Formats: sequence, structure tokens, C-alpha cells
Amino acid sequence: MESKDIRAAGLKVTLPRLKILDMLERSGTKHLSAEDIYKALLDEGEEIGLATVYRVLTQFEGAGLVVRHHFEGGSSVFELCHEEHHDHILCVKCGRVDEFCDEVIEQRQKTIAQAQGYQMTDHSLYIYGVCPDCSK
Amino acid sequence: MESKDIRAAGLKVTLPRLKILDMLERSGTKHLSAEDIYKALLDEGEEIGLATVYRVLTQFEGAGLVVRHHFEGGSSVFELCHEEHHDHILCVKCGRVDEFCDEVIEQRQKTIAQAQGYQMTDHSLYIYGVCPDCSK
DNA sequence: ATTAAAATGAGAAACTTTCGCATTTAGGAT
DNA sequence: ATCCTAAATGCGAAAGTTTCTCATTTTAAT
Ligand SMILES: [Mn+2]
Ligand SMILES: [Mn+2]
Ligand SMILES: [Zn+2]
Ligand SMILES: [Zn+2]
Repeated sequence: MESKDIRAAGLKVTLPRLKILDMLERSGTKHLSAEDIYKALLDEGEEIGLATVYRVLTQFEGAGLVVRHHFEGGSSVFELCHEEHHDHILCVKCGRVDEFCDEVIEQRQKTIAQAQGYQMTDHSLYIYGVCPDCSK
Repeated sequence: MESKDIRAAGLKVTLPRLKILDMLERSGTKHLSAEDIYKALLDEGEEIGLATVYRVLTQFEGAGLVVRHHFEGGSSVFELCHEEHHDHILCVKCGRVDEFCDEVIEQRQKTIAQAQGYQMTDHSLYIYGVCPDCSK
């Protein structure tokens, strides 16, 4: 299914790449680090190298298959790239991550970039706070 | 001058702390990494340890004297905390960084956090693009 | 089936940040 | 001004994350 996407990116369809893609699909709304993916695959008995996970994720990012996020805390996390863009709101207590998209903000960012003379290519917005569960 | 701020944070007014604060002040609108500050001070003949720079920056952050940013690229960067909050727009070609503040976005973020049931504590917004100079 | 190019895995290496500890320093008490 | 103790420093070691090297394996086109 997704082999097409890998091929479309000019990459060979290899087992490690399929496994990583599959892991990201099964992770649902989670955001996984390279290490997360590596360990999860090992736990399932798959053979894969950590360097491969890093390499493949970077390639997938370049191909627009996954998005990389820099949440607080040392390591990057990844998620499959869906058609619809979204931003994130994170709980500083428990680490929970929720997603949202706001057209007002999306539009306003473009306006700001234009006003500053920039050709906007991307943006990253994280809202930090205490989630409903941790508030109680 | 700034000794008051250091003292107010419950920290002793030491030479390393003053040097770091001074370096940040002189850096103007630049955003410096711990390594940047460390090297710049060494270049000026000052004696300071890299671990101290990291330690002090983290303490200053906790005290609200500096803000830490996670721009793209491995390391955190810091800047003095001014009264007025601002966000950043970065050139993906040359690394230039401009600052802006937009009340519409600021307000909208609060609304979103509320709608999601979060008590917002903070946020980080980076717009990426090609700056005026690099566009030509 | 052959074959060249691409990809992998394992470990070494690079890079950023933190830690541990012996030594120095700040600043309150004499 | 001097003493004293807790706090802070500098150094190197260590930890954590990501990249690199290279011998070996795999892909996919012939
Ligand atoms: Mn997401
Ligand atoms: Mn700034
Ligand atoms: Zn929470
Ligand atoms: Zn530029």
C-alpha cells in the first residue's frame, strides 16, 4: 500500500522501511522518537539497526512522508504526515499530546511572514499547559 | 545593575554569572547557544567553564531572566528575557532570525487551550521561510 | 540468474548536555 | 577586616542523542 509512497520518493522498498512505516501507522496519534521505534520493533522480534531507523526517518522526512517535531526533551519525535496539517498542545505534567488546527492562526502566520518579507515555507507551534486530567 | 536580578533569584552574584549576563546583553538581538557564550568569553580572555555556562543558563531560565529556544539544529539558544514577549521568524537559507508579536495569535492560543481544557502555561511559535535577502 | 547501485547493521565517533568532586568564592557573622 | 559555611566553579568523566564508516546484504533493473 505504502510501497508506492516509498517508491515515489525515489527510495527502494526495503523491509526496514516497511517496518518503520508500519510502526508509525500502528502508533496512531502517538509521536515516536527514533529510539521508541527501534525498541518497539526489537520487542516484536524484528531485526533492525538504530542507525537505519535514524537514516530512514530523515529520508522519509525529506520525502514528506513523516513530520519531525522538536518537543521539549532531548530527542526528536516523528509522526506520519497526514493531508491535513495540525499543531500540538502538550501537557507539561504528564506529557499528553493533543492536536488541533486553527485557521485563524494559520492565516495570520502567512500575513506576518509576508509583512516581514519572508516567503514562508513552514511553521511550528506548540502550546504548553496542564491538561484536563492533571488540572484536577 | 543586573546584580539585583541575580540576587532576587536567590543566587549569589558571582563573576561567571555577571559575565554571562553581560554577554547576553551585548549580543543584542542575537540568540546564543551555551557553546557560543562559552567561546565568546574565552575569546575575550575570560576564564569560565562550559559546565558553568550550562548550569547558569538553566538557573537563569528558572529565574525568568533568560528564555531558552529550540530552533532547528541540535542545541538550545538563549536570549535575555524582555518584558514584552515575542515570537520568531527564521530564514531557512541563512539562519537570520527576526522577531514579532501578534496579538491575534496570542489571544487565539489562549482560546484554543481553553477549548481543549488546558491551563496554558507557555507556547512556542516559529515561522520558517526565506528571508528578503535570500529571496532575491 | 547477473550485476551495479543502494541500503543495512554494528560499532565508532561526534556532538550536546549533565554529573561528580575537589577547590574556590560570596557574603553573613564575628 | 577576618572567619566561616554554604554555594558556586572548573575540570574531566559520563550520559544521551544523532551521525558516520565500512564490510556485508539486498533491491531491482537487465
Ligand atoms: Mn501530531
Ligand atoms: Mn528573540
Ligand atoms: Zn497531563
Ligand atoms: Zn536568509
